[in-house]
Amino acid sequence: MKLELTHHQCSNCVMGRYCLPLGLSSKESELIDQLVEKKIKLEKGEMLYSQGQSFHSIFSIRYGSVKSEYSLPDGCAQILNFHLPGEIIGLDGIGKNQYESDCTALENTEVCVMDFNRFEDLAKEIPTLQKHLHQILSREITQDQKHLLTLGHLNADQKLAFFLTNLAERLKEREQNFLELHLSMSREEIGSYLGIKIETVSRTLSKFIENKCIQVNQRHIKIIDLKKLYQLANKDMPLFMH
Amino acid sequence: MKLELTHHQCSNCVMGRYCLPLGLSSKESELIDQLVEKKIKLEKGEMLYSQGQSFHSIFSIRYGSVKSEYSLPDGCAQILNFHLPGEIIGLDGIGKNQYESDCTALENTEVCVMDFNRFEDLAKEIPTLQKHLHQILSREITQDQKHLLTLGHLNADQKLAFFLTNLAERLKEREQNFLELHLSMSREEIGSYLGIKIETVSRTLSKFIENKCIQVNQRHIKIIDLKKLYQLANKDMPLFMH
DNA sequence: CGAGCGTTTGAAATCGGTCAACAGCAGTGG
DNA sequence: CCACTGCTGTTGACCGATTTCAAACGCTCG
Repeated sequence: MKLELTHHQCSNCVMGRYCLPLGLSSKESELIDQLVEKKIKLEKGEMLYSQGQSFHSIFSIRYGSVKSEYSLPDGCAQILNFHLPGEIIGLDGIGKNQYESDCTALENTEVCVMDFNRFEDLAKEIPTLQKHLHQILSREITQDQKHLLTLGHLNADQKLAFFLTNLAERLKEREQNFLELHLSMSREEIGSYLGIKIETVSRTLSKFIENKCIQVNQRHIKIIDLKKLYQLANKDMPLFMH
Repeated sequence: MKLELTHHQCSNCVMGRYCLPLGLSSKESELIDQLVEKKIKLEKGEMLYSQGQSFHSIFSIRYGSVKSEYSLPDGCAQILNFHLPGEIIGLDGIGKNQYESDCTALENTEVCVMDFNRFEDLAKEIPTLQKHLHQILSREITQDQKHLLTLGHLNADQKLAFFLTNLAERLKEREQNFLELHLSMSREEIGSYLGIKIETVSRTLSKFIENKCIQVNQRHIKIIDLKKLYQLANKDMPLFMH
């Protein structure tokens, strides 16, 4: 874990448009530039924070990816989400002033560190930022709600289709090639996220290959038939994915 | 759905200590009393809001209980949560300015209606309220995260034990008898919440009765062996439950 | 009292889990 | 360059928990 003090400017950051609100005045932009006082570089497998640790900061991902995970005392663990660049993490720490999940890098990753008290203070001054924070928190809730339906009511095929289409959508939002997925997580981790076993992940992917939905080469997945994946997941394909 | 305009005072409300922050100055209390401009009475089965409806308000429950539910176009639906008096609902509407779930009364229920824009404005002025809002949002996230682990990694016994202990904890927080549960939801709804079928709910409850964990009389459940339920759910019993 | 709903119970079917063997690839060291 | 090891992922065969299907029970209410 490499710490780096910065005079980083969010107003000039390429990721800024994902993690911060648009339409700030130049004065507001200046204030926001004080938000990130340091950045952290993580190697694959390194933890950013863990359950029970006291909460001070939220983070935004600059590059790389992380998983967040919730565990019971007996070791049973559920992967809650995989996070991509631009996404804000650590929000579950606000409620009780301590993180309620573990967060681990899936590859070499860099995150911006934002002191949450300072964030709250700024939010009082900048209505756009306040609104933005509330939206981020609320969207985290709706994300989790969709995930709940996936775990509670879908079968293995539908779960995998949900996972793949969800990832594709998030890449599309980032204007990346959303039909070529380069997974940073293992089959084990996909399984934990979806509440199925690694063997089932593997078998289901093989089935998708047979059905000509995808091509798989290790952790590289090429989506051949996006429409069929959406049908499998019982989801309407969003307009922006056409 | 009966609407009622009110000059209701949160500062005098018995539920206030659950849905609002403590330690407000008298001036702040006055401001907060303007938050609730109306209340809504719902009969069993009536909807408070539904997926796609445009978002203006969040609600706090005065008495009764509701379920929130997320559905796919094909009708497949997951119950996300059951909400008790004092809890704030409608937060998933903030993210996209429209509710992302359906909310339905499980019994005769009354809710306070709070305009969210006004709430945000007040939050700018009253730091305690701002902090409180963030905590409510964050706790909703951690709630969902625990639910995710339940759906993804626990078996039917553990799921039911999670449900029962969770309910008991929330009654305890409200200083109610937490060993006598009077369920307002059907077996069907419990099953949807836990991602299992109604028959499995029934069978598992019967198993608990045999093991002398609980006594069941229709929708009344008496907890006999709380400790065993916690063991089943792999949870440590919180100190305040002893 | 009978209709209708919600719930319980039993038997059979099924999906995904478990166990086990093996394949593929990367890294190590002779 | 080729064993050797270790890790990840794939595939097969079998097993078991939960679902599905079916029947019966027991409230509630007109």
